[in-house]
Amino acid sequence: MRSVADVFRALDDETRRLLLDGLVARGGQTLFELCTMLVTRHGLSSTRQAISQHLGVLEEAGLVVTERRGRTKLHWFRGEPLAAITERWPTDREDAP
Amino acid sequence: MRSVADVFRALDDETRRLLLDGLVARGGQTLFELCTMLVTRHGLSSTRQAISQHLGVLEEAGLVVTERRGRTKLHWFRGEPLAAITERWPTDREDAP
DNA sequence: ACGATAGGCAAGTAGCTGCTTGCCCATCAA
DNA sequence: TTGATGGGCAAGCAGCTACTTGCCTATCGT
Repeated sequence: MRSVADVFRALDDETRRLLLDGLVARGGQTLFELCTMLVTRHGLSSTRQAISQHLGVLEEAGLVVTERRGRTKLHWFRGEPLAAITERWPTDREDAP
Repeated sequence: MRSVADVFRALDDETRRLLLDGLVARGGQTLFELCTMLVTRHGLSSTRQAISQHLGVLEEAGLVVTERRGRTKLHWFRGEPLAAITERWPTDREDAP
């Protein structure tokens, strides 16, 4: 549905945030590449299916776009939905006394 | 603790997002003022304790600062923790083909 | 054709989350 | 002082979420 709530929910998970970091660093990675990245760089040992579900959440939120190429699936970061956050509230506001 | 995860978790709730909206529109509101705002403007009928817990989550994340004044407690929005989000990922990125 | 690789689907489970409920304390007005 | 107002604390419950497990489909190399 790619609503606003989906974006916030997708960001509320450290594994998903690390996946976004990895895709920003290098786009077009496959599921297995992202899995090994999480293991080697961040020490978390999750199942392939867990990561696949995380990527599904990110894709539903519009933060990740994919493309099937043969038997692999490539993933790219997409930052446009983040604008809904950055434009909603000011980042510097201090009315408090 | 005011960690990064707390900020993302605080934002992953529509009621809390509406509370931030209300505090951006007018700072220094009390708990009851925020409760009536949620009811009249957005139609959600939550308990006072529910809203209090939401404000507690926002305060732990550093997105809301408070000050006790007599028997009332005033709340202000604080956008500085949002910088951790806006600076982490680019908002316009399109490597995908 | 055969096996191996890359990924998907669905059900089940443990833990967290939002909400309610009930009771409590502090402050202000009469 | 008494009552009313504004808010806090803690336990309990229902629903969601992340994760695992098991099985399945499709593509590539040989």
